Amino acid sequence: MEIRKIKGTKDILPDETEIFLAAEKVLRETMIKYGYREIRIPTFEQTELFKKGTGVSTDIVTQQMYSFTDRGERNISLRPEGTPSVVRAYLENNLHKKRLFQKFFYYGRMFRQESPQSGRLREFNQFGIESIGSLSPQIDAETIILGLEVLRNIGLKRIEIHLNSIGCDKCRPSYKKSLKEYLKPKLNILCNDCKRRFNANILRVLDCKRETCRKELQNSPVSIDYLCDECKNHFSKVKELLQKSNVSFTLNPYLVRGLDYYTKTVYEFISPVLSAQDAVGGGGRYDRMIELFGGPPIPAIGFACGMERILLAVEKEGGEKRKKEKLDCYIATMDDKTDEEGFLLLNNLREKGLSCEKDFLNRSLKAQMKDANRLGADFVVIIGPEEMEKNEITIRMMSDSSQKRIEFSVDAIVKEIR
RNA sequence: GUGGGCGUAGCUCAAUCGGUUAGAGCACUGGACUGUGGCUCCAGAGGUUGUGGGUUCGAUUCCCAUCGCUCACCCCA
Repeated sequence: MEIRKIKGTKDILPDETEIFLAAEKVLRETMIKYGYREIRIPTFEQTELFKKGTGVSTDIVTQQMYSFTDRGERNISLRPEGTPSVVRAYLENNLHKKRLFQKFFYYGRMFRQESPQSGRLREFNQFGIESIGSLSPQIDAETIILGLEVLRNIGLKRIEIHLNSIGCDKCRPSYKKSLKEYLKPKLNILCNDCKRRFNANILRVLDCKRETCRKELQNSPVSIDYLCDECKNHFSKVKELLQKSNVSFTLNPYLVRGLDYYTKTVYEFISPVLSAQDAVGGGGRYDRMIELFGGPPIPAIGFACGMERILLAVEKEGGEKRKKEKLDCYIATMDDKTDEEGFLLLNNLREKGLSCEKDFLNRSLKAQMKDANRLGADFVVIIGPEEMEKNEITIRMMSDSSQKRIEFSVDAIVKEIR
């Protein structure tokens, strides 16, 4: 086999597909329960959308997008995340003129050209929500509570919530300024990456994982001390609502998300059982994006979760194995003539709604029985020459090995199985 | 892009200091049971040891290159 899958992509084989399907069903049900409605957005968009939405200073846009020029000389990118598309669709379809407040969720594949490692692929599945139109701290709390419930419903037991507020356009500049002043004299102690971040996006220095850098950050100014009154009140209300809703969280002043558009509340859902890539989901407010896209000043908040990471964490927690699909009936045959009868019966039983299978390799009866067992068949219908002569079949109940001869008719067989 | 680890049967893994025919479990096929699954026993099939080169009397083992996978940094879901 010389053609192999592309690095960072994954074949999801039937056993695993069933796990995905189960999780997808659960997450849709949960979203709908909270009043979110599914939106399906294109897999690729104009590159410009992500430059503007996700942000030109992010790693995603500068180095991770699958971008190409199509035959019409248009610059196109496979979506690296969902939020800019949802906002685009929201404005392009004039949804903001229909209702003041709307809630969406999406589910689908995202693409980012990064080095793959545990919990990180180049093509991966994300689901996310976007709650557009309300500045209420209740919505911040709702999204966090919803995220927590979705993750739990999918089967995650241990989830930690990290919470922070990074302020708004009014208060963040003064915070950045004092952080800069604090770090400037320490610049030569910091790692090379942090030196780069110091100029590119100083907030990112905060979540450097190097011991030496962390040490220097111990007494650094934190964003919550610099919040303006509006942001401060908003954040305390969010915290209060979560506490009153019995949602425990950790305040993490070093939580700075890598996307440009966040304002006020930011958070991450973290699984303690995962290794380096331990955030199964993350999100926050992006109150300026809709205006940035040419719409009215409408606030919004949302999060995104990575399916593969969640399922990895569920597995590591020792989550329950899904039980395999049952087969109602397996048809075993003996020679050419009975085999053809078997094929016709197969179709007739399926028409009656039964899941049904037979052998297509002319295998021995013994092999067919083994196959039936492997497939988890409840019943085996055996058609042999002896049965054919009397216009009968043998029906065997696999659970207790009992079997009997009955009339060879679809109705009689269906009656036995039901 | 940088660094570490690993490539042996379908899968999970052995193989002593470099030693002659590369093994085991599971899975698979057949038989014991000639028209009957699971349990047991017996037998069988299955390998370019990732690929190419080098060292050596001899390489799965050592060296080089290359491809692939994986983990970590960066960043994110």
